[in-house]
Amino acid sequence: MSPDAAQRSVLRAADELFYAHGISGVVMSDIRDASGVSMRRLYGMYPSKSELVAAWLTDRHDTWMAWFAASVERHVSGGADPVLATFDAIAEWVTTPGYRGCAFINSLAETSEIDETHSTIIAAHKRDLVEHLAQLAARDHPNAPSWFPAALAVIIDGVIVQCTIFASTDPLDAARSAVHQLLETTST
Amino acid sequence: MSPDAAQRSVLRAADELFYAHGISGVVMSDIRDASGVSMRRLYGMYPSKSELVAAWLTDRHDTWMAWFAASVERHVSGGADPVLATFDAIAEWVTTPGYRGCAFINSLAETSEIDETHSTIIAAHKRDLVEHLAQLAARDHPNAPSWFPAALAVIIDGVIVQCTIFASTDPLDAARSAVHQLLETTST
DNA sequence: TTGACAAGAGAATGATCGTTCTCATATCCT
DNA sequence: AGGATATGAGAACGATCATTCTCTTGTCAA
Repeated sequence: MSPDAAQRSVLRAADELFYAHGISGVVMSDIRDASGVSMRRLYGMYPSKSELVAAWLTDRHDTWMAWFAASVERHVSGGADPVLATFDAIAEWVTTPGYRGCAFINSLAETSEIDETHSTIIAAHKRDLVEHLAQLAARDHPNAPSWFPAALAVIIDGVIVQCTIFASTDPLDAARSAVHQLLETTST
Repeated sequence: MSPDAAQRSVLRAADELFYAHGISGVVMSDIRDASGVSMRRLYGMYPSKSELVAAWLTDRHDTWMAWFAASVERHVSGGADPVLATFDAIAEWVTTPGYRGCAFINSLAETSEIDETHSTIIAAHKRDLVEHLAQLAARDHPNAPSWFPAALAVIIDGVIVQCTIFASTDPLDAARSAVHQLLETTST
């Protein structure tokens, strides 16, 4: 297996396993078994589980943001408002089989597995999301209040969490109504 | 030590340790050391760590809801709107030293430590919170839309999560502005 | 006092885990 | 070809953990 293929295989295995079972629910030999990369090579690539977790979070940030941006654009090009399209994207996600909430929020909750490096990646992910939401809002709602993107980010994280807890999209629908109302009463 | 005192001591230790370090970050002998209750008695009270976790979650639900209701009432009696007072209560909480987000959201993220019994307690906690928010909203905003309490619960959970991630109350302030705006444009 | 049982201290047990090591097998440079 | 190096398979190591067991010390009813 080429170094690149091994790298990819490990990150794919890490994503599937860490997301599904949590960090402390996955042992290094699970990663070996799922990726087909031997212990020796695994530890050659990442000198510790903690560094593998950091690489996973970084990779997941890129992947998730790209998916989210693309999904939103798809709904926008179908005629949706850019802000409300974020709810269409999240709706797709939370109804995906195997959905288990936000990997970053979940990881941060596993205190004993997380160090400052990880928290930094997690905070950067959420900062990038707020940034992206601000750009979406600016497109069609230039007069929205300055607090709007941060509030939208709060609402989206709340939706992600509550759809997990209740195993339902009801929280998403309520949140969408609220944001619809905010848009109607604040912007252009 | 009386049975009652032992019970209380164990639950207090469980709350401090599980909340601060997560479930898998606490070992049974930590509970023994913090509570002063011997292994033997501990396992006499709770036949497994999992059942101790369930007892902790149940106890925390009671404690937290009582604290939240009291804090909201205190702000209401100081003249605040019952709905906006929920943000004052949450603001108190997130600025408490040792704040680490919502114990229920955090626990659910520790997949490998959680079984269906625990998830049921967690979902019931959030359901009770929505219920309580609905009663608060009904008091001063009888004409609020039916989605309002669920949306408020989503926003509050988003605030709880993001204030943890960003170690800041900025998300709370943005969310408060959003809810203020919603109240102004939907109710009486 | 005595005997029966509750409780404490903490060692033992068996499992799991992160990490490293051994030995055998390619692979590559010359 | 031949020797250095990389890699795989998987056992070994040392730590940690949930849970149980032993041995000892109250404690209380008669």
